[in-house]
Amino acid sequence: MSSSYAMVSQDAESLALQTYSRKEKSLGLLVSNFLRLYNRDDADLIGLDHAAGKLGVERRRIYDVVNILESIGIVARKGKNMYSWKGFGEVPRSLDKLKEEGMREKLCISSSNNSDKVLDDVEREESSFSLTPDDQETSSSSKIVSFADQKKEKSLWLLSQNFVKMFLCSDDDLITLDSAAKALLSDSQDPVHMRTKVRRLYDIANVFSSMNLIEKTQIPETKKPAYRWLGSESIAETGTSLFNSDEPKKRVFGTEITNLRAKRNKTDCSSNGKQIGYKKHDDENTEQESKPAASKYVFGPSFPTGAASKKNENVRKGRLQEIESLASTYKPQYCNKEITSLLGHFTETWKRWYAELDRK
DNA sequence: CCGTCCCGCCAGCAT
DNA sequence: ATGCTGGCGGGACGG
Repeated sequence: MSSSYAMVSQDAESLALQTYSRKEKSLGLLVSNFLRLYNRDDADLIGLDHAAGKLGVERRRIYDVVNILESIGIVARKGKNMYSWKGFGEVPRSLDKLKEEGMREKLCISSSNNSDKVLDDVEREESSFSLTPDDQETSSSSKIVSFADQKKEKSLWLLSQNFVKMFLCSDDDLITLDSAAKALLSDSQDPVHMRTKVRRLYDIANVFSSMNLIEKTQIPETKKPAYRWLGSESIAETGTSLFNSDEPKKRVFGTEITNLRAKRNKTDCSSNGKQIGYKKHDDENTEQESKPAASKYVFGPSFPTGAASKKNENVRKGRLQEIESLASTYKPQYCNKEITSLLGHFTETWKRWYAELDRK
C-alpha cells in the first residue's frame, strides 16, 4: 500500500528519516529556541499556543519548558495560556532566594551516605511569591492562599527548584541524578519512584544544561555522569550576548513549520493546509553548509510529523515546501558562541541534511 | 545491554 | 461538556 511512491525523493525521504535524530527534538534544544525567541528586547507576554506554534512543538512540551523556567524566575505565569517573560536578570534573585530556602531547610544531600531521614516536602505555607511588581492585576482575587498544594508536591516546578537548591547548598558540586532523586525522595528508595524521579530529573538537567546553568560531566572515579553547577554568570553570558543586535528588522523566525495545529489529535498530519508563507528573500540555500557556526534556529518537528514512527503514515511529498521553509529558517546572522558550541554536534546533522538536499 | 528521555495518554482542575 | 495543565511511564533511540 503505502510503499511504492514513484518519486525520486524517495531516497531523500529515507535519508531524512535516517538523518533524523532525537536530539533534534530534545527539551534542551527546545529551550534554547524558546529562550532565543523570547529574549529579544523586553519580550512581554508568552502565549502558550504562540510558543508552541513558533517552536513547532506540541503544547505539552511548552508546559515542560515553562514550568522549569519558572522555577528560576525566567518566566512567570500570568494566567491561563499566558506567561510573562522576566528575563535572565531575574535569575540571580531567584537563585538567592532558593539558596536561602535551601539552607534553611537543610535539604542538601550528602554524597553517598546513609541519609538521615530528611522530611523534605513542602509545607503548606510559603510558596507565595506574588512579588513581581508591575502586575496590573485588578487587585482582587489575587491571593491564592495556597491550600491543597499537595498536588504540586510532585510538580516539575518544585522538583526543579529542589534540584537547584541541592547545587546551591551542597558542599560537593558534582551531583548525579541518582543521588538527587534519592535525596528528593527522602529515603524511600523504591526503585519505581526512583526511576520516575530520575526521568524527570533528566528533563530538568537538560534544560539547565542548555542554559549553561549546569554542565554535564562525570565523577572522576566512578565515571558516572554527573552535573556541575556553573552559576548564573554563565546565564548572563547567554543573555547579554545579544545585547546589541536587538532585531535588525523585526523579522522574527519564520518557523511556521509543520505546526501541529490540531489540539491533541494524534498520528498522521493529514492535510497540512499551510503553504508556508516564508518571508521573502530568495536565500535559496545551497551554500550555507559551508558555515557551520551561526546555526541559528533549529527546526523543531521532524518533517512528517507522525510518519516517523506511526504506521498509517501517508508519505506526503510536501517535503519540498518544508525544505524551503527550513531554508528560510536558516538565517546565519546571529552568532552566539556558547550556543553555537552547544549546538555543535547538532550542526553536523544540520549540514548533512543540507548536503543531502543539495544532492537532490 | 543500559542510560537517556521523547511522546502523548489521560487524570484533575478550570471555565 | 470543553479546555487547559501537566503527572507519568512505555518504549524508542543512541552509545
